[in-house]
Amino acid sequence: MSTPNGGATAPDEAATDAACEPVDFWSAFKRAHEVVRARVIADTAEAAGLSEPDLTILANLDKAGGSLRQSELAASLGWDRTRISHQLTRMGKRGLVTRERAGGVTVALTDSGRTAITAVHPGLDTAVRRHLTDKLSAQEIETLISVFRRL
Amino acid sequence: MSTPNGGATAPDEAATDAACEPVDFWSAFKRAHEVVRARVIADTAEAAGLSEPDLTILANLDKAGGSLRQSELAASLGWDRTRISHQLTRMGKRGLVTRERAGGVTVALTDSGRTAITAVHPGLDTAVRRHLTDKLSAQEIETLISVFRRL
DNA sequence: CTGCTAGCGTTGACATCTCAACACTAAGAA
DNA sequence: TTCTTAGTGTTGAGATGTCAACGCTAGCAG
Repeated sequence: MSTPNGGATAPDEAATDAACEPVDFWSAFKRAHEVVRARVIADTAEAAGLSEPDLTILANLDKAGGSLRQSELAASLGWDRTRISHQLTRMGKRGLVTRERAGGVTVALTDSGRTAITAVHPGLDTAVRRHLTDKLSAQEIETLISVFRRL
Repeated sequence: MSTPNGGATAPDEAATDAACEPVDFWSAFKRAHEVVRARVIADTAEAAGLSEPDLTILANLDKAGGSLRQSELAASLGWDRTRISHQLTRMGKRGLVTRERAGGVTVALTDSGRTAITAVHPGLDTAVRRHLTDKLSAQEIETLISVFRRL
């Protein structure tokens, strides 16, 4: 073997092999993210007839009390101006949000939008627990938080 | 105004606070994935005039010796038939791959495609190290591998 | 008033991803 | 042979994301 794995004979089969190649570790990271994402979305947004970006925006508006400047919304999500504009246009056509000019542009939940996010919100927490945190030990969560913060 | 923020005004300071809410933990996961992804792609695919899906497909073909059945390629990536078909059509138009009917469809690297992936491959490993594994301790990597496998 | 600059948002073009519907091939049953 | 079924690919439409270019508004200098 070109990569020494320490003295152990072979206590942990494939795990160490996968760890040797950074690229494989990265692939595992991507895979894990994708799997959790698909399951959470299936249990929340899709179940309510919303897409993932719909849910993201509605949740942020709700957390902010129901309305935000478009630029603040974009900043809080780390989204591009163009991206938020297109997404809000689509959501406006479906009656989830309204936009009004007031210096900048203020985005607000409609009744329909508020109803949708209120219905989904508790399920979101449940879904994340079921598909992610319930499968991890407290110590693993601590480790991951530390890692995520560093990246 | 209508939303009580507890005592502190800072949104994300205390690790323990973020850990308490599964949804925040999930947000941190998504953010970490996105940050690493953007940096790795910027250092590899974009630097070579390729997109992320281009790179993914070229790397898999290269690892398999230069050609694969379209269905095997899709299976090894966990991609949809439709997705691989559209992507290969676009890549074919740019001269990166060819497709030939032989029972199923066999996808092969062109000279141009092989040149591209050969040029990028070493940089990919370096980029993943720089933006991910170099920032983690050996023990953290062990923990993450264990977690990723479980999900 | 005119012109400049900067911030903010929109638009159009294109790439990507997903879904539903269709086409082709191979294998087996009638 | 003919029909059926399963496996495999393609196509078109719609949703999403990114880039470049443009338009609008506000503030500020001339």
